[in-house]
This record gives sequence, C-alpha cells and structure tokens, in this order.
Amino acid sequence: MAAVDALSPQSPNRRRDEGVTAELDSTDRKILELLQKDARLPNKDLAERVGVAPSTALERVRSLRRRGLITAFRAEVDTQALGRPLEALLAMRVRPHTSQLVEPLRAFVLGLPETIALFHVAGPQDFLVHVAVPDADHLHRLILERILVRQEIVHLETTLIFRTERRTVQGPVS
Amino acid sequence: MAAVDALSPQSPNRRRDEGVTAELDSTDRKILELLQKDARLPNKDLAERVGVAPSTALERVRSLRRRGLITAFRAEVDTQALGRPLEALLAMRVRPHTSQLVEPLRAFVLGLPETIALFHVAGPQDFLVHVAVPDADHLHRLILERILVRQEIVHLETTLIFRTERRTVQGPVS
DNA sequence: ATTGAAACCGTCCCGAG
DNA sequence: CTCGGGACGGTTTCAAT
Repeated sequence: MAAVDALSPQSPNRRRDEGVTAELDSTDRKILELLQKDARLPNKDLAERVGVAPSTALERVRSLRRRGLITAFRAEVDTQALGRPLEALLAMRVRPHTSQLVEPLRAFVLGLPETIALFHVAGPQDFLVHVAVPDADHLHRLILERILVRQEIVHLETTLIFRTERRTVQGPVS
Repeated sequence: MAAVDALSPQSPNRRRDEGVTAELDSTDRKILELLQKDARLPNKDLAERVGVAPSTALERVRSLRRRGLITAFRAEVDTQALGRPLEALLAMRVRPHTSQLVEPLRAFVLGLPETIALFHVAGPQDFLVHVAVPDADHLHRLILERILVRQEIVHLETTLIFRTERRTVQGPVS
C-alpha cells in the first residue's frame, strides 16, 4: 500500500465559517469525483483509488454525507428509454407573485408526472419547468389543458431541448 | 471501472419499433422509483420492498441497466456546501450557427468548472448553460472575461436561480 | 484522524422449478 | 422468469496508534 500523500496542512487561520461548508482536502475531492461518476463504486475500490484504507474511505464518505456535501445517491434513468424522448423548458410568469399563489403552483408543477425539475428564477419569468413527454402532441395538451388553465399563469414560453449534457461538479472554483 | 456493460443479446424479440422502450411491469417501476431515491439501497432490501427474491431483484436491476433505463448511479453533491451557492442560467445565441462553431463552444462550456449542465435548445437562444458560482462577482467575471470574449456568442442573457427542485422520474406518462 | 484484522452480512453464481 | 442455497467477498466495527 502506498504511503499517504502529503496532505495539505490546515491553514493556520481559519476563514469565516461559511455555514456547513468545510474545507476539502484532495482525498475528499477525489472521493466526490469518483462517487459522482459511480455511486456504487465498492468502498474497497474507492479506498484503493484515493490511496487510503477501506475503513478510512468509509469514514470519509460518511463525513461527506454528514456535512451535507453528498446529499444523495441516486440512480439516473433515461427518459428517452422510458418512452418520453421529448424534453422542453416551460418559462412561466405568475401574477400576482405572492406566496399564496406561488406555493400551490409549485406543488402542482412538482406533482405533474411530466416534470423533471423546477427552477425558481429571477427576471421577467418566475418559474422554469423542465419536462419530458412522449411527443409534441402530449406537450401541447399538457400546456393547454393542464397548465394554462390556471389563471395565475399570465405568460408561458416553451423552449424545446435538443440535448442535455451534465458535468460532474468539481470542488470550489478558483 | 464501472463503464457500460458488455453487449448482451436481445433476449426477447418483441416488437421492433418500440425503440429502446421496453415494457415495464409494476416491479420494474417500483425498482426505478426506489433506486432513484437511494441508489445504494441494498439488493436484499430492494427485493423485500418490491416483493421478489434477492436474486430476482438483482436480475431485474441488471436488465434495467442493459436496456438503458438506468444509465448511471451517481452521488449528488450540494453546490452550496461546496462553496458555490449562487446558480444561474446563461442563455446564449451563437452566430453563425454552424457545427464548426457550435462544437468547440460546447466543448469549452462543458470544460468550465462552473458549468453544471448544458442545454442545447431551439428558439432564439441556442445554448442554455446552468452554472454554479461562489458569488455574484465571480459570475460577473466569468461572463465578461471568459464567455463574452468569444466572438461567436452574439447575445447572452443571465437568469439567476433562486431554487432548484428535482423530481424522481416516473414511468411513461399516460 | 487513520489503520489492520476479524466478524458480519449482502452479493452473486448456480441448479432447479 | 423466478427462486432458494451456499461460497465468496466486501463492508463495518473496534481497539490501537
């Protein structure tokens, strides 16, 4: 087994505590990188690839979860293989923009089986809804018959998505 | 390395035009649901919760991977805990919209450490880039000093994200 | 905080229904 | 396709450093 790399020494002066944000050494960063690529990577392999003992790797992962850096382990499903090859973004404006109207709408949108994600945004649009549907006709009916019937939505713009690409998240950017 | 599994023969010669869409029975759907919530759910527990034997559950999951319904198991990291609490969507128009310009730009955007996701969209905007940054100043500099210096980007609109919410993907929508 | 070793337990292959 | 048994191997705990 290889000797442990030179760990970055803890800075003598700790910065202001940024909430749950903790300092990540290079081992933590490698673990995050690897588990983002494969959440089911056996702990033994993980340990080997980051250069620590299995028990240490186990504790590191637990610590990352406790500190909130890892929020979940999830299986990624392909909406195309699921029979919903068409994706779109629905940008909607809600008026009046009060929480009494926004909150029920948020719950409604998240309750739609077509919804993949919901962005609460600033700007002329208030909501951005990411949906996946079987075809254009389904999208059309979804918008007209289930979304636009809600009177609090005063404007809606549909943007078709050709492709979605995701990146693994790196550590704090420079 | 847990890359894509080896090719496997298509066991049942069912309908040919259903694309990769396979028929999902209720067991498959339950498995997808549970593994989206927790990719590390032990196979034994998974089997118990869907009501089959562990060996059966194992084969179901493998089949779901082979058929492309499950594309990956990933750890989800919290960008806020990572020190990048500010998210934004950058909508950019690229002109001329040729693949000779688009492809390098796509590679560039995906290479940025700030990038979380990239949407290739239809409409007046061509790209939608989801980024996470430490603060507004970082975002400002990212846009001015690294993105807008590229001459093929003729327009850019920034939308701040207050909150992102994701849903687990259900089976084929009715 | 990290480690090695041991006990535990889930995974996974296989033969059968 | 499903199931149970059993060998294998990984996970997890713990005392020590």
